[in-house]
Amino acid sequence: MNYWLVKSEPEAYSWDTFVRDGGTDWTGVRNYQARNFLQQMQPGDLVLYYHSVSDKQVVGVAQVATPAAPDATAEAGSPWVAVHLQPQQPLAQPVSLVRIKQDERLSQIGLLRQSRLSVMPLKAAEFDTILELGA
DNA sequence: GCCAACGTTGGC
DNA sequence: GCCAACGTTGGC
Repeated sequence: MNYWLVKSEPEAYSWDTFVRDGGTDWTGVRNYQARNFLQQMQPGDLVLYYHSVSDKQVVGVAQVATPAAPDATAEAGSPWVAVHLQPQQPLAQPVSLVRIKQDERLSQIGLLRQSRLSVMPLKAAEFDTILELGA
């Protein structure tokens, strides 16, 4: 089991919309590093859902439902892939970027070290810490 | 609105 | 292969 974090601008596709949809194909990733992480995802992996830009907090947990497959929104033959994500549960208390920065246990998290990356792996301990902060 | 970080493109 | 120019993301 692996752990991940994905970002979405709430104005573009919010957690609430994701829940209302009951899941979504995580399409539109156009960065090779992020694509490589998508390709490593496996069904059952857990994914933190982070609202970037206007909200700047982790708001929920999603689950990977399918292995990576060609991104239907990209040109045929392109290297881009998508996975299907389903909502698992919202965090009782969203965990803000400020809160994450304050916690020593999260000092090495990809969210802080590489702020522009939109799909990134998390260590199990980092995932657990954020769940704990969000409980 | 600004700026840092980073990726991509294209000229040489 | 290098680097300047430019575009995008995302925090502040």
